[in-house]
Amino acid sequence: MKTTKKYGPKADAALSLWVKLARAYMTFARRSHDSIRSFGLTEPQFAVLETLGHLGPMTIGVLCKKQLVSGGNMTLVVDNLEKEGLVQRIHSKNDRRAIIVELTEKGTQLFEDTFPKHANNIADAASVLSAEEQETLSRLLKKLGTNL
Amino acid sequence: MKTTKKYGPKADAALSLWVKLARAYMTFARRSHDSIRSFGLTEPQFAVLETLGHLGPMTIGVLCKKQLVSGGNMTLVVDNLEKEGLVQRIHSKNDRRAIIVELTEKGTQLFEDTFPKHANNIADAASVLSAEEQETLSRLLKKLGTNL
DNA sequence: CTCAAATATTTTAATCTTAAAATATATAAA
DNA sequence: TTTATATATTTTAAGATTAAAATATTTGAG
Repeated sequence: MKTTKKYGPKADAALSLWVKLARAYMTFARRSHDSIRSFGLTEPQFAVLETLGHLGPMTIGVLCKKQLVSGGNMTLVVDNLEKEGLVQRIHSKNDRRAIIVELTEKGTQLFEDTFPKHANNIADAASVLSAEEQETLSRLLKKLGTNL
Repeated sequence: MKTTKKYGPKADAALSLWVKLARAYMTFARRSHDSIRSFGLTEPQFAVLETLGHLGPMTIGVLCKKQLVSGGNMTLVVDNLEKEGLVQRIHSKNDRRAIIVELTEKGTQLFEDTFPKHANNIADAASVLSAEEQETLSRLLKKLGTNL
Protein backbone atom coordinates (compact mmCIF):
# COMPACT_ATOMS: atom_id res chain seq x y z
CA MET A 1 0.00 0.00 0.00
CA LYS A 2 1.49 3.28 -1.12
CA THR A 3 0.95 6.18 1.20
CA THR A 4 -0.12 9.40 -0.45
CA LYS A 5 1.15 11.50 2.45
CA LYS A 6 4.73 12.18 3.32
CA TYR A 7 6.17 11.73 6.76
CA GLY A 8 9.71 12.57 5.77
CA PRO A 9 11.95 10.56 3.43
CA LYS A 10 13.35 8.29 6.14
CA ALA A 11 9.94 7.46 7.57
CA ASP A 12 8.43 6.98 4.10
CA ALA A 13 11.17 4.57 3.10
CA ALA A 14 10.88 2.69 6.39
CA LEU A 15 7.07 2.47 6.06
CA SER A 16 7.45 1.16 2.54
CA LEU A 17 9.96 -1.42 3.75
CA TRP A 18 7.65 -2.51 6.58
CA VAL A 19 4.73 -2.94 4.18
CA LYS A 20 6.89 -5.03 1.83
CA LEU A 21 8.19 -7.13 4.72
CA ALA A 22 4.64 -7.72 5.96
CA ARG A 23 3.33 -8.59 2.49
CA ALA A 24 6.24 -10.90 1.64
CA TYR A 25 5.83 -12.65 4.97
CA MET A 26 2.05 -13.01 4.65
CA THR A 27 2.13 -14.31 1.08
CA PHE A 28 4.97 -16.72 1.88
CA ALA A 29 3.10 -17.79 5.03
CA ARG A 30 -0.06 -18.31 2.96
CA ARG A 31 1.80 -20.70 0.71
CA SER A 32 3.37 -22.52 3.62
CA HIS A 33 -0.05 -22.61 5.28
CA ASP A 34 -1.68 -24.27 2.26
CA SER A 35 0.81 -27.13 2.19
CA ILE A 36 0.75 -27.64 5.95
CA ARG A 37 -3.03 -27.74 5.97
CA SER A 38 -2.81 -30.67 3.57
CA PHE A 39 -1.01 -32.55 6.37
CA GLY A 40 -4.00 -31.98 8.65
CA LEU A 41 -2.18 -29.51 10.88
CA THR A 42 -2.20 -25.79 11.54
CA GLU A 43 0.99 -23.76 11.14
CA PRO A 44 1.67 -23.31 14.85
CA GLN A 45 1.17 -27.07 15.29
CA PHE A 46 3.55 -27.82 12.44
CA ALA A 47 6.10 -25.39 13.86
CA VAL A 48 6.09 -27.32 17.14
CA LEU A 49 6.40 -30.65 15.30
CA GLU A 50 9.29 -29.28 13.26
CA THR A 51 11.11 -27.88 16.30
CA LEU A 52 10.76 -31.11 18.28
CA GLY A 53 11.58 -33.21 15.21
CA HIS A 54 14.81 -31.35 14.56
CA LEU A 55 15.99 -30.53 18.08
CA GLY A 56 14.41 -33.20 20.28
CA PRO A 57 12.26 -32.84 23.41
CA MET A 58 12.24 -29.50 25.20
CA THR A 59 10.28 -27.57 27.82
CA ILE A 60 7.27 -25.45 26.99
CA GLY A 61 9.21 -22.35 27.96
CA VAL A 62 12.00 -23.08 25.47
CA LEU A 63 9.40 -23.79 22.76
CA CYS A 64 7.83 -20.40 23.54
CA LYS A 65 11.15 -18.62 23.12
CA LYS A 66 11.98 -20.37 19.87
CA GLN A 67 8.53 -19.78 18.41
CA LEU A 68 8.22 -16.22 19.78
CA VAL A 69 4.81 -16.88 21.33
CA SER A 70 3.31 -16.57 24.81
CA GLY A 71 2.95 -19.37 27.33
CA GLY A 72 -0.81 -19.16 27.16
CA ASN A 73 -0.71 -19.79 23.44
CA MET A 74 1.79 -22.65 23.59
CA THR A 75 -0.28 -24.39 26.25
CA LEU A 76 -3.21 -24.50 23.83
CA VAL A 77 -1.18 -25.53 20.77
CA VAL A 78 0.43 -28.37 22.73
CA ASP A 79 -3.02 -29.34 24.09
CA ASN A 80 -4.30 -29.77 20.56
CA LEU A 81 -1.24 -31.76 19.42
CA GLU A 82 -1.60 -33.98 22.50
CA LYS A 83 -5.25 -34.46 21.64
CA GLU A 84 -4.17 -35.73 18.20
CA GLY A 85 -1.69 -38.10 19.84
CA LEU A 86 1.28 -36.38 18.19
CA VAL A 87 3.11 -35.21 21.32
CA GLN A 88 3.12 -35.97 24.99
CA ARG A 89 3.84 -33.93 28.06
CA ILE A 90 6.36 -35.32 30.53
CA HIS A 91 6.91 -33.78 33.93
CA SER A 92 10.54 -32.82 34.40
CA LYS A 93 12.37 -34.75 37.09
CA ASN A 94 14.68 -31.80 37.63
CA ASP A 95 12.03 -29.10 38.04
CA ARG A 96 8.49 -30.00 38.97
CA ARG A 97 7.20 -26.77 37.49
CA ALA A 98 8.55 -27.66 34.08
CA ILE A 99 6.91 -29.80 31.42
CA ILE A 100 8.96 -31.45 28.70
CA VAL A 101 7.22 -31.95 25.37
CA GLU A 102 8.26 -34.75 23.08
CA LEU A 103 6.98 -36.30 19.89
CA THR A 104 5.13 -39.58 20.10
CA GLU A 105 5.84 -42.37 17.62
CA LYS A 106 2.93 -41.09 15.58
CA GLY A 107 4.26 -37.55 15.73
CA THR A 108 7.73 -38.59 14.65
CA GLN A 109 6.27 -40.52 11.73
CA LEU A 110 4.15 -37.57 10.63
CA PHE A 111 7.14 -35.23 10.90
CA GLU A 112 9.39 -37.52 8.83
CA ASP A 113 6.67 -38.01 6.23
CA THR A 114 5.77 -34.38 5.82
CA PHE A 115 8.84 -32.26 6.43
CA PRO A 116 10.72 -33.14 3.20
CA LYS A 117 7.59 -32.18 1.24
CA HIS A 118 7.32 -28.95 3.17
CA ALA A 119 11.03 -28.26 2.57
CA ASN A 120 10.54 -28.73 -1.17
CA ASN A 121 7.53 -26.45 -1.12
CA ILE A 122 9.56 -23.74 0.62
CA ALA A 123 12.44 -24.20 -1.84
CA ASP A 124 9.99 -23.85 -4.72
CA ALA A 125 8.51 -20.67 -3.24
CA ALA A 126 11.99 -19.15 -2.79
CA SER A 127 13.17 -20.13 -6.26
CA VAL A 128 12.16 -16.78 -7.76
CA LEU A 129 15.35 -15.50 -6.13
CA SER A 130 18.84 -16.60 -7.19
CA ALA A 131 21.12 -18.20 -4.60
CA GLU A 132 23.00 -14.90 -4.28
CA GLU A 133 19.81 -12.92 -3.83
CA GLN A 134 18.64 -15.39 -1.18
CA GLU A 135 21.95 -14.97 0.65
CA THR A 136 21.70 -11.17 0.48
CA LEU A 137 18.08 -11.22 1.65
CA SER A 138 18.95 -13.57 4.54
CA ARG A 139 21.81 -11.32 5.63
CA LEU A 140 19.70 -8.14 5.58
CA LEU A 141 16.76 -9.81 7.33
CA LYS A 142 19.09 -11.04 10.05
CA LYS A 143 20.53 -7.56 10.46
CA LEU A 144 17.06 -6.04 10.62
CA GLY A 145 15.88 -8.60 13.16
CA THR A 146 18.88 -8.04 15.39
CA ASN A 147 18.11 -4.40 16.14
CA LEU A 148 14.58 -5.08 17.18
CA MET B 1 16.48 -22.15 14.30
CA LYS B 2 19.21 -24.07 12.54
CA THR B 3 18.18 -27.45 11.22
CA THR B 4 20.53 -30.29 12.00
CA LYS B 5 19.31 -32.34 9.05
CA LYS B 6 19.93 -31.64 5.42
CA TYR B 7 17.25 -31.60 2.79
CA GLY B 8 19.51 -30.61 -0.04
CA PRO B 9 21.38 -27.28 -0.39
CA LYS B 10 18.54 -25.46 -2.14
CA ALA B 11 15.94 -26.55 0.38
CA ASP B 12 18.25 -25.82 3.31
CA ALA B 13 18.95 -22.31 2.05
CA ALA B 14 15.25 -21.68 1.40
CA LEU B 15 14.29 -22.98 4.85
CA SER B 16 16.90 -20.73 6.43
CA LEU B 17 15.55 -17.77 4.44
CA TRP B 18 11.97 -18.55 5.50
CA VAL B 19 12.98 -18.73 9.17
CA LYS B 20 14.79 -15.39 8.91
CA LEU B 21 11.84 -13.80 7.10
CA ALA B 22 9.45 -15.08 9.76
CA ARG B 23 11.66 -13.91 12.63
CA ALA B 24 12.34 -10.48 11.13
CA TYR B 25 8.64 -10.03 10.51
CA MET B 26 7.63 -11.18 13.97
CA THR B 27 10.17 -9.07 15.82
CA PHE B 28 9.37 -6.01 13.68
CA ALA B 29 5.65 -6.69 14.22
CA ARG B 30 6.25 -6.97 17.97
CA ARG B 31 7.76 -3.52 17.99
CA SER B 32 5.00 -2.08 15.85
CA HIS B 33 2.49 -3.84 18.10
CA ASP B 34 3.89 -2.23 21.25
CA SER B 35 3.53 1.28 19.91
CA ILE B 36 0.07 0.67 18.46
CA ARG B 37 -1.14 -0.80 21.75
CA SER B 38 -0.24 2.50 23.37
CA PHE B 39 -2.84 4.11 21.09
CA GLY B 40 -5.49 1.76 22.51
CA LEU B 41 -5.82 -0.26 19.32
CA THR B 42 -4.83 -3.66 18.05
CA GLU B 43 -2.69 -4.03 14.94
CA PRO B 44 -5.47 -5.16 12.63
CA GLN B 45 -7.58 -2.23 13.86
CA PHE B 46 -4.73 0.17 13.25
CA ALA B 47 -4.16 -1.29 9.79
CA VAL B 48 -7.79 -0.52 8.90
CA LEU B 49 -7.51 3.00 10.31
CA GLU B 50 -4.31 3.56 8.35
CA THR B 51 -5.79 2.25 5.10
CA LEU B 52 -8.93 4.37 5.39
CA GLY B 53 -6.94 7.39 6.58
CA HIS B 54 -4.62 7.25 3.59
CA LEU B 55 -6.93 6.04 0.83
CA GLY B 56 -10.42 7.10 1.94
CA PRO B 57 -13.62 5.06 2.34
CA MET B 58 -13.77 1.64 0.68
CA THR B 59 -15.80 -1.57 0.73
CA ILE B 60 -15.11 -4.40 3.09
CA GLY B 61 -14.07 -6.57 0.18
CA VAL B 62 -11.39 -4.11 -0.93
CA LEU B 63 -10.15 -3.80 2.67
CA CYS B 64 -9.89 -7.62 2.77
CA LYS B 65 -7.79 -7.69 -0.38
CA LYS B 66 -5.47 -4.93 0.80
CA GLN B 67 -5.00 -6.45 4.24
CA LEU B 68 -4.80 -10.05 2.98
CA VAL B 69 -7.44 -11.30 5.42
CA SER B 70 -10.75 -13.13 5.11
CA GLY B 71 -14.19 -11.55 5.05
CA GLY B 72 -15.09 -13.23 8.33
CA ASN B 73 -12.13 -11.60 10.02
CA MET B 74 -12.68 -8.14 8.55
CA THR B 75 -16.30 -8.21 9.67
CA LEU B 76 -15.13 -8.64 13.25
CA VAL B 77 -12.34 -6.06 13.11
CA VAL B 78 -14.72 -3.47 11.62
CA ASP B 79 -17.32 -4.42 14.26
CA ASN B 80 -14.86 -3.59 17.00
CA LEU B 81 -13.80 -0.31 15.40
CA GLU B 82 -17.46 0.60 14.97
CA LYS B 83 -18.03 -0.21 18.62
CA GLU B 84 -15.28 2.28 19.51
CA GLY B 85 -16.92 4.89 17.29
CA LEU B 86 -13.90 5.08 14.99
CA VAL B 87 -15.55 3.93 11.76
CA GLN B 88 -19.02 3.58 10.37
CA ARG B 89 -20.59 1.25 7.85
CA ILE B 90 -22.54 2.81 5.01
CA HIS B 91 -24.66 0.77 2.62
CA SER B 92 -23.54 1.28 -0.94
CA LYS B 93 -26.10 2.99 -3.20
CA ASN B 94 -24.63 1.22 -6.22
CA ASP B 95 -24.66 -2.33 -4.84
CA ARG B 96 -26.92 -3.26 -1.97
CA ARG B 97 -24.69 -6.20 -1.07
CA ALA B 98 -21.74 -3.92 -0.51
CA ILE B 99 -20.85 -2.01 2.65
CA ILE B 100 -18.56 1.03 2.53
CA VAL B 101 -16.45 1.67 5.60
CA GLU B 102 -15.33 5.17 6.43
CA LEU B 103 -13.61 6.88 9.32
CA THR B 104 -15.72 8.92 11.72
CA GLU B 105 -14.53 12.33 12.92
CA LYS B 106 -13.13 10.58 15.98
CA GLY B 107 -11.39 8.01 13.82
CA THR B 108 -9.83 10.63 11.58
CA GLN B 109 -8.57 12.51 14.62
CA LEU B 110 -7.03 9.38 16.12
CA PHE B 111 -5.39 8.48 12.81
CA GLU B 112 -3.90 11.96 12.39
CA ASP B 113 -2.71 12.02 15.99
CA THR B 114 -1.10 8.59 15.96
CA PHE B 115 0.20 7.83 12.50
CA PRO B 116 3.16 10.26 12.54
CA LYS B 117 4.30 8.70 15.84
CA HIS B 118 3.90 5.24 14.36
CA ALA B 119 5.84 6.34 11.26
CA ASN B 120 8.69 7.57 13.44
CA ASN B 121 8.69 4.33 15.38
CA ILE B 122 8.94 2.33 12.16
CA ALA B 123 11.75 4.59 10.91
CA ASP B 124 13.60 4.07 14.14
CA ALA B 125 13.20 0.29 13.92
CA ALA B 126 14.52 0.27 10.34
CA SER B 127 17.46 2.55 11.10
CA VAL B 128 19.81 -0.38 11.71
CA LEU B 129 19.92 -0.63 7.92
CA SER B 130 21.44 2.03 5.68
CA ALA B 131 19.26 3.66 3.02
CA GLU B 132 20.92 1.48 0.37
CA GLU B 133 20.37 -1.67 2.41
CA GLN B 134 16.72 -0.73 2.91
CA GLU B 135 16.33 -0.24 -0.83
CA THR B 136 17.96 -3.61 -1.58
CA LEU B 137 15.86 -5.35 1.03
CA SER B 138 12.67 -3.74 -0.34
CA ARG B 139 13.51 -4.83 -3.85
CA LEU B 140 14.22 -8.44 -2.88
CA LEU B 141 11.13 -8.67 -0.67
CA LYS B 142 8.99 -7.36 -3.51
CA LYS B 143 10.51 -9.91 -5.88
CA LEU B 144 9.94 -12.71 -3.37
CA GLY B 145 6.36 -11.65 -2.75
CA THR B 146 5.55 -11.46 -6.45
CA ASN B 147 6.19 -15.14 -7.12
CA LEU B 148 3.95 -16.29 -4.35
C1' DC C 1 -38.33 -12.61 -18.31
C1' DT C 2 -36.31 -16.48 -15.77
C1' DC C 3 -32.80 -18.70 -13.61
C1' DA C 4 -28.01 -20.25 -12.84
C1' DA C 5 -23.71 -18.55 -11.44
C1' DA C 6 -21.07 -15.21 -9.18
C1' DT C 7 -20.27 -11.82 -5.63
C1' DA C 8 -20.39 -9.25 -0.85
C1' DT C 9 -20.89 -9.71 3.71
C1' DT C 10 -22.19 -12.17 7.79
C1' DT C 11 -22.42 -16.18 10.74
C1' DT C 12 -20.56 -20.28 12.83
C1' DA C 13 -17.09 -23.24 14.77
C1' DA C 14 -12.49 -23.95 15.76
C1' DT C 15 -7.84 -22.47 16.48
C1' DC C 16 -4.50 -18.93 17.49
C1' DT C 17 -2.78 -15.01 20.00
C1' DT C 18 -2.04 -11.75 23.71
C1' DA C 19 -2.03 -9.71 28.54
C1' DA C 20 -2.92 -10.45 33.06
C1' DA C 21 -3.76 -13.23 36.89
C1' DA C 22 -3.42 -17.59 39.32
C1' DT C 23 -1.05 -21.68 40.95
C1' DA C 24 2.89 -24.36 42.00
C1' DT C 25 7.68 -24.70 42.53
C1' DA C 26 12.59 -23.15 42.71
C1' DT C 27 16.06 -19.94 44.17
C1' DA C 28 18.41 -16.86 46.99
C1' DA C 29 18.71 -13.52 50.63
C1' DA C 30 18.26 -12.73 55.47
C1' DT D 1 15.11 -22.13 58.65
C1' DT D 2 12.13 -18.65 56.88
C1' DT D 3 10.57 -15.64 53.58
C1' DA D 4 10.74 -12.76 49.50
C1' DT D 5 11.51 -13.01 44.73
C1' DA D 6 11.66 -15.31 40.47
C1' DT D 7 10.21 -18.78 37.25
C1' DA D 8 7.14 -22.37 34.56
C1' DT D 9 2.86 -23.37 33.16
C1' DT D 10 -2.04 -22.83 33.22
C1' DT D 11 -6.27 -20.22 33.27
C1' DT D 12 -9.16 -16.43 31.93
C1' DA D 13 -10.94 -12.92 28.96
C1' DA D 14 -10.78 -10.71 24.75
C1' DG D 15 -9.47 -10.06 20.03
C1' DA D 16 -7.80 -12.17 15.62
C1' DT D 17 -7.80 -15.61 12.07
C1' DT D 18 -9.41 -19.21 8.98
C1' DA D 19 -12.72 -22.33 6.34
C1' DA D 20 -17.17 -23.30 5.35
C1' DA D 21 -21.86 -22.28 5.16
C1' DA D 22 -25.64 -19.01 4.97
C1' DT D 23 -28.05 -14.94 3.30
C1' DA D 24 -28.85 -11.27 0.13
C1' DT D 25 -27.96 -9.21 -4.13
C1' DT D 26 -25.98 -8.66 -8.85
C1' DT D 27 -24.80 -10.29 -13.34
C1' DG D 28 -25.21 -12.63 -17.49
C1' DA D 29 -26.77 -16.56 -20.31
C1' DG D 30 -30.65 -18.60 -22.41
